[in-house]
Amino acid sequence: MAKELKELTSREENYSQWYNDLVVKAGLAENSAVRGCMVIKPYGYAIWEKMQRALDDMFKATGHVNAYFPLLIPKSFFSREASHVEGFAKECAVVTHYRLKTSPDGKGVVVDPEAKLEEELIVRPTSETIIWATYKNWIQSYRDLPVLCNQWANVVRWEMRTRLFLRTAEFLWQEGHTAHATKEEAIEETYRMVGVYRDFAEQWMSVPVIVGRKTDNERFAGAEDTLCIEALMQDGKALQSGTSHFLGQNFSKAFDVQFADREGRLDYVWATSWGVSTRLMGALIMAHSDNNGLVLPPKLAPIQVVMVPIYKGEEELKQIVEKFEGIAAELKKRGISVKIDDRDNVRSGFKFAEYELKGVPLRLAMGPRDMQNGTIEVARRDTLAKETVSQEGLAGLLENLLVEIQENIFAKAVKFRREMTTPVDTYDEFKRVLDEKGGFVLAHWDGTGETELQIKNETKATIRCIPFDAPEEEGKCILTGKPSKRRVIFARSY
RNA sequence: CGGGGUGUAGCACAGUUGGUUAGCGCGCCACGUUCGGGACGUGGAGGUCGGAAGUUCGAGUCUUCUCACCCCGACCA
Repeated sequence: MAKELKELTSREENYSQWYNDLVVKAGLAENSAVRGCMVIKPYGYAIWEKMQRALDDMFKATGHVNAYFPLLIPKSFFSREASHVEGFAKECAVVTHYRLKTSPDGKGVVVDPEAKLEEELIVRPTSETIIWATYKNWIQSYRDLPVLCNQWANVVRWEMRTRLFLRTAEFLWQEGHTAHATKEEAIEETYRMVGVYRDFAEQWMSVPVIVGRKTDNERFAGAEDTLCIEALMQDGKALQSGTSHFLGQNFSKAFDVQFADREGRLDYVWATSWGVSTRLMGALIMAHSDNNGLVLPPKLAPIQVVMVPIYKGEEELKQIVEKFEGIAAELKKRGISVKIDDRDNVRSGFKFAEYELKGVPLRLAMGPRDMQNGTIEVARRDTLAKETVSQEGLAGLLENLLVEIQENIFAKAVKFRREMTTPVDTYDEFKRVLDEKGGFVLAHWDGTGETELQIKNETKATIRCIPFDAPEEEGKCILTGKPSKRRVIFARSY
């Protein structure tokens, strides 16, 4: 039945509100009764499933396999790797008891104090510890290496402030955890996987990303090196969209995972971990949407082509829907997902607005006029352009249009990022650009954590990454004036 | 966890200095008229006013406590 559609908050007026409205009204997700957790609705989940499938194929193509590890991790596991403890000591959900009983007053249930666990269990905030405890049993010899596992799972981090998709207490993700015989091989894997993420973001999501290395301050707790992809949202804030960590021998040492090499010598294995989460949904939404609603890249759109009949009376509807079914069959043969909307309780104008809100890339409309002329109206979501075309050769035209839309929204995002990337040479200019324009700011930095922190405290901007493709360039740190060899990317971020 | 705000039907809200049977719009259901960009008419269903305690002859309204959510910070993918 017809859903209520209301005007979205304007993007310019209140970006957070607009984003929140959009997520809820487009039917992607909503807040749940559980603090900080969200319900992902079928339409949102369909997009996530498409992302999962594409990523999973890419992981398989790079030699990885899927596995699954426990949700609950003994507390002591977190004490093993010192720097990891620092990063994850806080904000975790902790299981302390294993039984409920009927409340003494007869109303509802209470935790049975008798059922206190001897050792608390932590709901995984990430799985390095449980996985390395497991790998210890899997790895004895160089012949057991490499181990290239990925896990699709949910994790929980008790975040203070949550936002749909961007930061929820529980979120879905994949985490790859690999073990290697040599440092070189592990480093190579770290780079390979950040490359996979870049390809996925750019080719599937149409979101251009900067690939680079995190600074010491921003690095993952327990990693020697953190590589990342950083995307720019339309409000000028950055979003860390994926990370790939070189873990060195930190976890193998903490969990005592040694292997015998060809000569029989024992050594600790080298590790990586990498992940992307449902946060990518947030990136997708914020990168392309406009005040009419979502704009989905065709490759991830659950419905790629929607067909809306324009009719008077049942007989006319029947004729148009029949015609639609013929077109739909042809599109499906080409692997295009189609929906025919023959609801008769809402009018066509309502449907147009609804599918725009949901970001369906192509919309077809056909009425009596078209039936007579052998034409059909094609509307594209990215440009909102409408065109009446012949029904002849329609399938081919649409197939090409889908490709064009995928490329066009990528090009649009690239253009936006180019315009929102500003090189600056002084601290005053740096602060002015952040306040007045936002976006990525390219500036020289002396390479110290203290400088980075001071800039963060004074401006709320952090170094998103040291880009791989940054050219060598002599310069002076914007804060301290000390020499610098290349510019790094600063931005305010989510 | 600090500061601010909001809780009344599925959604968005009104509800006067406390005063009968708690209201409007959208949505929903039925019927009819409509249908090339968010239709209209008539009729109908739907509420322990976030929860608990208190003040009072009487609480949606006042007091206290509590819970949830939203916005802005600090923390984070």
